[in-house]
Amino acid sequence: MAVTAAGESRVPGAGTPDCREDSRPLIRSVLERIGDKWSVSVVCQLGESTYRFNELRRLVNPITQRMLSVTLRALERDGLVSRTVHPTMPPRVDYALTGRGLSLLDVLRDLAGWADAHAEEIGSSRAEFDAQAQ
Amino acid sequence: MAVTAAGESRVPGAGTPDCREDSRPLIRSVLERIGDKWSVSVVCQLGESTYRFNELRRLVNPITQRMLSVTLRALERDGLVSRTVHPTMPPRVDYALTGRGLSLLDVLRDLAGWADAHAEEIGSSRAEFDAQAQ
DNA sequence: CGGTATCCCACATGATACTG
DNA sequence: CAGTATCATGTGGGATACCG
Repeated sequence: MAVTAAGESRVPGAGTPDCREDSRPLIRSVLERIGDKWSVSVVCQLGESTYRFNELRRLVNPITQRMLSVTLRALERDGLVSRTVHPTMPPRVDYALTGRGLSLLDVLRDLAGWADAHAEEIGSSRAEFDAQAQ
Repeated sequence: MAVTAAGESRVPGAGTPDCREDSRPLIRSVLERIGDKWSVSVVCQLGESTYRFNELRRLVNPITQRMLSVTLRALERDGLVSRTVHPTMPPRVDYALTGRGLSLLDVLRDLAGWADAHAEEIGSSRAEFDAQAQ
């Protein structure tokens, strides 16, 4: 659904976000969430399936217990990931993407698309720049 | 143009980036470029027009001379921004987005779109989460 | 199993001063 | 004007140990 929530808080006449002063804080706020070292990997992994804490820990690169905990909590706080505790013994905790988390996955796919399309030329630019500067 | 450069380096059958293990480093590499404190603001501002160094400095929030210099150099290294020196006295240096920089602007607009669509509900989620945890 | 608490360091950014 | 050099600092994240 493409329903715009709370449209009245926007500038009248503003349709698509335009990257002018108005949108920059918004963009920054996304990047402050997913721009850290582990959020992307965790969200992408949860895009595959629901996982328990230590399953995730094994699947996501060499993430430390602490950073997985911190990252999951931040994502849960923003409603991107749900945390379900099964009060069994031993405890079982399942993490999954919410609908909002799934919508973020689409954005990440766009980022991946841009990166994929430009990775090689960016590599060339860097090599040339570094050679120039020596 | 949607031409895929160097398609042979990709996994056969891989069409759209999928956020599985393959794409995560790519996404991370974009975020390492634009996930810093100032790149988004600088790129967005250059989306408006070409600017001289001190024009940019005045237009981009309270960025320091040093960070503008560092940010511009990183963007130039990746071929996202062009730097043109006019050997006059006093010197004049113009910064502009390249075509590649403009294509990045599209991605940023998508990010802004997602953020705009979810900012309010994310705010609610955070408030609820923080209240719960106290 | 699923975490939290502590300590520590590298690095990103800021402040300030200086230069061609 | 358009930077660079130097120093100071806050914080993200790793290592390690402990807990219910």
